[in-house]
Amino acid sequence: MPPVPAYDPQTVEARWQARWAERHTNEPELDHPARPFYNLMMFPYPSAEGLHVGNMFAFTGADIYGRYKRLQGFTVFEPIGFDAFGIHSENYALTVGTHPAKLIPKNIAAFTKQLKRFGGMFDWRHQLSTTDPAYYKWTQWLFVQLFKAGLAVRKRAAVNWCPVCKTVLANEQVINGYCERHPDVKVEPRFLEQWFFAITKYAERLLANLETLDWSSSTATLQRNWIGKSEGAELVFETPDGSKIVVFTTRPDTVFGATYLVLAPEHPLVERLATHEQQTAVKAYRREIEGKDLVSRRVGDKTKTGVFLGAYARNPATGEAIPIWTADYVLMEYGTGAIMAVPAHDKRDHEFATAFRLPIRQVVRLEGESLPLVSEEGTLVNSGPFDGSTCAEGARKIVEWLSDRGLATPRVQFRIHDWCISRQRYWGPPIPIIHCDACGPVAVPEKDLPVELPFIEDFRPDDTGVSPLARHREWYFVKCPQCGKDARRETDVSDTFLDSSWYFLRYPSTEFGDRPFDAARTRTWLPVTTYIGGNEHAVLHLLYSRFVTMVLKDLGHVTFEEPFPKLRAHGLIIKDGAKMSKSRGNVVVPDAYIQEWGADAFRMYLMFLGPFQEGGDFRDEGITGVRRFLERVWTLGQEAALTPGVSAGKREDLPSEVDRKLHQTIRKVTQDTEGLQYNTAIAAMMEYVNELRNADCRARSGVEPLVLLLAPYAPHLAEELWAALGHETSVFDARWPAWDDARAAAGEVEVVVQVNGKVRARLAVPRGAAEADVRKRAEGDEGVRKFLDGNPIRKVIFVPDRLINFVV
RNA sequence: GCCCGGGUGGCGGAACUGGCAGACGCGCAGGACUCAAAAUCCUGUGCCGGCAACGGCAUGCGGGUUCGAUUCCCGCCCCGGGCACCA
Repeated sequence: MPPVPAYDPQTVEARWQARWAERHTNEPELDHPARPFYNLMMFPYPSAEGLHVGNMFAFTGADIYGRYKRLQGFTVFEPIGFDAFGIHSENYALTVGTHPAKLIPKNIAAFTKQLKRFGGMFDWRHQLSTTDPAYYKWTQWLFVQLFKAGLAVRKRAAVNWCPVCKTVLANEQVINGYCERHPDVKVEPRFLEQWFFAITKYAERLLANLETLDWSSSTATLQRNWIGKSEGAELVFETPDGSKIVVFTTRPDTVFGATYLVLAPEHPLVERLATHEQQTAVKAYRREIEGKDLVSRRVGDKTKTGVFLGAYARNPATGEAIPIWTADYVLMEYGTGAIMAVPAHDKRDHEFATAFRLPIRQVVRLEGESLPLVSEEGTLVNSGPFDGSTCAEGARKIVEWLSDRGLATPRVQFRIHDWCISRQRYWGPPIPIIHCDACGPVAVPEKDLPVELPFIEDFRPDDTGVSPLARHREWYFVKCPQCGKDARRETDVSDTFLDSSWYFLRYPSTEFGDRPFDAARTRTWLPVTTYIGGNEHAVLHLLYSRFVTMVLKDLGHVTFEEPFPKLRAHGLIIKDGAKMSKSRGNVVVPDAYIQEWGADAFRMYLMFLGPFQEGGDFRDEGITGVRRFLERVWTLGQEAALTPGVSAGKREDLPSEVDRKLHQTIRKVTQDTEGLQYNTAIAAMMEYVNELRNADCRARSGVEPLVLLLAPYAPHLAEELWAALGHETSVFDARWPAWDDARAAAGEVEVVVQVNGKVRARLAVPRGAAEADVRKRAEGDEGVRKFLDGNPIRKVIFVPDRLINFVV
């Protein structure tokens, strides 16, 4: 036999990447696929640093799944693109002093190279970038559809303003009230007119549909909590001057314990209700709160502050007059901006009442606790006719009782807010609106889309709080498309999350310039078959995409309302026990590893270091194991190809242990790959390789299935061996091997013999052996007899093919 | 504070539905090959005691259920993530 050529991943991988491109291997037939499978992964933001290990981990896991599905006979569409607009790119451009319009194409080119090098099964015909006018034309179109449907509305809202950056910050960029880039600069609130999408109108549906989706439960839970549904009631507290203070509560059962009311400082009734003597104090307090930035009011110091208004309202249950306060622990944007305080059973109310010496009245009794805080178990006390009721039935009865007098209404409240899509920034798609003094905000006519982002050399945001686009005069001043009078363009750009809320709809239709997504293509390919991504997008991206899809369904543009029926979340790669970050200096750059070990080894190492859905710890040494494994597979494959019987196309029967192990391996790898349990699938392949080597087996019928099982994981190596074994076409046009349970079953099994639950012997018995036979042999065993010690056997537990336990 | 995960050898991690804890890999030790080293191959490797056969102890901690618990129940501790004056 001639010597086996050395395994040189660089050569092998370059060869197959070139062939895949030449032969259009990864470009599926999109118009009439027999079994379409849309394999989606979350597209990256093309940073200047290049693709990082986290991206690579996610993409490898998703790519393995796509390749596996293709081997099962599906027509797999696996597209990729770039989420290239947004504040990250813009800030980076500001730091390095290069215009993002120049920076982004460079980054995309670098990313493309890396994505090709790692061996993803991407259909490059359908790549996209959100910064491409041919793409964002339709992002703007989407805005127009929402605007026309009344789902895009303009509201005044507070934003975080950094006086040094001279710009609006996202909430994530504010750290405990300070700018993330200027740790000694306090963020200030500013009030601006902004565009909001009415996602709250869809809250109930977004929540209810979660039950119908096949999603990783962690992701669904995050989203459910974010939507935050609370059921309760609105209760009315009347004041002597006839004002009605409406509060929202989830615990109407505790109304007898409401000893005071609190209004948010911004509540419209605060100033009206405050008595003459208290006006000064109340106004001072409101000014103080207004000066606080949005973030520190929420997450900063939680010491309770507040001011008494001097006024009183009537508790609808007890009829007594209770004092009205204003305090910033009550938020205007949740519920009605007013609460009834039940200090006996709510921690915050209790702190406040203690600080300001307000009365505390217990109305719920719970075994073993003196003052049960927000407890739903327990019974009512000091609650008049409702004493003795459980909290649940008390709540129902009290709401009923009060609603007869018009003082209570059942009510559902959501935590989720409308989606603010305005960004007072440069690097994004301009919001396609024209402001006309006569007509108000008018949508740019669809024929005039896209509203191209003009090139502005100095795109730095300034102190005005107005987007840099306002400085481009020729662009800014336009005629109203409705009445033709002088008008101005909207100068804000839209949120990056709008770009990414519909990209999966665009992929199959990228070649159509005259429509966002082609009806036939969309019918064929959507919804997405499987979406794989990280939980960092569990809420915003996934929620917005679901919302946008629902709206498109309601407007008749698509026929489904959930874009991702099946979603799997992958874990996080950490290094030395900590998240990778530039500041920690533990970022792993994949390129060097791929250069040294090859893409196949790197892919497999990433998948082998831990469970895909949980992530794992990246260690440099670990990769040697998979590389050794690939070397062994290489040698096995090459030797098999050179074996005369194999090269003549002969199929021979395998030794029985090898045959059994083969069928066990096919079963295990199939099931584990299907369940994204790649680490154990790889372990199973390693065991099989050990078996082949121990048995000195190079038979085609033993080696060929291994090449197929390995193909999704190490696609280049598999192609090379497949070709060496005499196949003309791509291994990915072959079929995934099938297993036979009967052949996977061992002829003999080992049964454990226990005495009082401790293992005392092992017996090899025929599969399916009867209890009587096993017992007889076990009792005859010398080691077992020693522990039975002549004692009578009180009980025998027998688990077929597994164990027999004697209780003495 | 609330809601999710998780805690298993020196390390990354396995373990079906309550049935042999530690698969697979790394590392380490010994051996083969080599002038030598690397690579490769073989053997061993949870901890304690013992030359050994073997025995004891072990899945964060404390209880419980069970013939039998990493797995189920109760009460804690620690780590990671999310939400956070949400009434």
